[in-house]
Amino acid sequence: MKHLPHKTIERLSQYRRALLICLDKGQTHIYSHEIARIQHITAVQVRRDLMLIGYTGTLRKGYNVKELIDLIGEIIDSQEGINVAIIGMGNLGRALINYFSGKRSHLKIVASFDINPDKIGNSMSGVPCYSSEEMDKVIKEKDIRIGIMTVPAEFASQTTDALVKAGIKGILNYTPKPVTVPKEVYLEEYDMITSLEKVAFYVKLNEKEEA
Amino acid sequence: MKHLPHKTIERLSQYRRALLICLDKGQTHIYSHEIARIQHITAVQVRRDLMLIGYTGTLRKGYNVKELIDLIGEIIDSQEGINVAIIGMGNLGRALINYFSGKRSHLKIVASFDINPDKIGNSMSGVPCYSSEEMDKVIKEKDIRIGIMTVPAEFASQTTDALVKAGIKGILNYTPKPVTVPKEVYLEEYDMITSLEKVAFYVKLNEKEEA
DNA sequence: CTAACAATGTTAAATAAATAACAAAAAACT
DNA sequence: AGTTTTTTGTTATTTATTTAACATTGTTAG
Ligand SMILES: NC(=O)c1ccc[n+]([C@@H]2O[C@H](COP(=O)([O-])OP(=O)(O)OC[C@H]3O[C@@H](n4cnc5c(N)ncnc54)[C@H](O)[C@@H]3O)[C@@H](O)[C@H]2O)c1
Ligand SMILES: NC(=O)c1ccc[n+]([C@@H]2O[C@H](COP(=O)([O-])OP(=O)(O)OC[C@H]3O[C@@H](n4cnc5c(N)ncnc54)[C@H](O)[C@@H]3O)[C@@H](O)[C@H]2O)c1
Repeated sequence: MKHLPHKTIERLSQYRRALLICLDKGQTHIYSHEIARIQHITAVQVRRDLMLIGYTGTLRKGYNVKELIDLIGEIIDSQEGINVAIIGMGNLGRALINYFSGKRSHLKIVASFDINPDKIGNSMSGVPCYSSEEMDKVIKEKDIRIGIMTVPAEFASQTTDALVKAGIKGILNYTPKPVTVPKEVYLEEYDMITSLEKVAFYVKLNEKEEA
Repeated sequence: MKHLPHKTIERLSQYRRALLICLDKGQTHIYSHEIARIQHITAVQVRRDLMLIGYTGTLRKGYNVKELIDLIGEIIDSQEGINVAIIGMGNLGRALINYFSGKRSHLKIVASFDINPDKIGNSMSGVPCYSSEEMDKVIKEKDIRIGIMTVPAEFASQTTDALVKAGIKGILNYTPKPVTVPKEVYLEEYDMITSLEKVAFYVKLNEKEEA
């Protein structure tokens, strides 16, 4: 398989999420236009994405839900699963752990880290909280390859450095402070304010156009 | 000014965030390559974005931080400011309110909604929590134009419908359930699992390439 | 004073992504 | 049996976005 577009990767993850719901409902097959409607995109886009990953459906029956879920899994997940840690057990860290805990996934949150003694030693949704000082050791011992950063912004850089030093392979940065990583580490950053301001811009634009 | 690309809007928001930090540090001017380094992009991209919004810097001195912040504000914000509400005061809703409260912004979170009687009537970071039943009334009274949805996924659709009915103009959906809105309402959806699975995919890809 | 430099601003080219167009084939209808 | 319909799969086209090329112009150094 050749290079998959970034956008296709994101959509595959979303398709799978929708497909899992269909599977739960007992649906065995699904048409491209049904997937498309759920995701607010076109059926052509769905078929093109599936073509790119080499999955072929049945004419007039659509795609086999179970098979497609498994294939997306083969592409996105690694067989053995990937271990994940959350750094910073504040409001956001707790929200994420809580959200993730219900999900069946090859990605497992296996540890969290904090500097607050009140949090260290406790567990939340089965995820133990360690002291940040143990980060290097725990990351190596538990073979943690992805870190989700939810520390205060002023600690973002030093936490990043510590994660990189411990051998982490990917970082998902939720602090509003952009950080820098060596090129062998994959970095994804997200900030709510960007999303919210984008919504505000288009709301304003819509209002103008109506006027 | 003609149509700004979606990606440019996102970057403008990010530039401003970085510029506000520079302003606090007392920095009066900044070069395109400095902005670029902070955001992990190229200086050309920065200059191109600024060209699109018609801002012109000073040769060899760079861009005036204050002026640029103000100009981005004129483009992204509306003069009067836009009122925002959060629906669902759980872990995530609290994290977002808390995060947002410190920020100076033309976007103001002025209300939150919940169905849990324990939460209704309380305030958090100065944001009062109302009963969901009052949503229609409060949204109209307070001229709330954007809603951030952090309710459990199973309530996503009905909450969306209620927001639309109340006349909301934009929705930021943090539930993992994709929702549908009429075309005059701007919708942005975000799910952490998509980001995390994307990170996982590229981590796996990097590992393969190294091997 | 002039040449080299370091920055911006703009146009052009390349790349990435989405959309459209259409071919193929199984199923359903007549 | 043949025709229409419906849905997939693929190639071609268009649109969006990024990157590159280069022209411009104050500033500094010789
Ligand atoms: N991306 C978004 O949409 C978004 C939304 C909300 C908050 N945030 C950001 O996420 C971060 C966390 O937000 P929050 O509301 O959870 O804050 P919080 O203050 O509730 O939590 C921060 C936690 O990090 C811990 N901590 C501090 N320094 C640490 C260190 N060096 N190592 C490990 N842990 C450390 C603290 O003890 C605390 O438990 C902030 O940077 C905030 O700006 C981002
Ligand atoms: N996008 C992401 O990255 C992300 C991360 C974490 C959680 N989530 C999602 O965000 C949502 C909230 O997560 P959480 O951890 O805060 O959950 P939570 O259970 O802590 O909070 C949900 C809140 O919504 C309230 N609520 C329930 N029904 C309501 C209704 N009809 N109207 C108004 N309020 C209502 C509940 O009383 C509760 O306070 C969930 O859908 C979760 O899956 C998304």
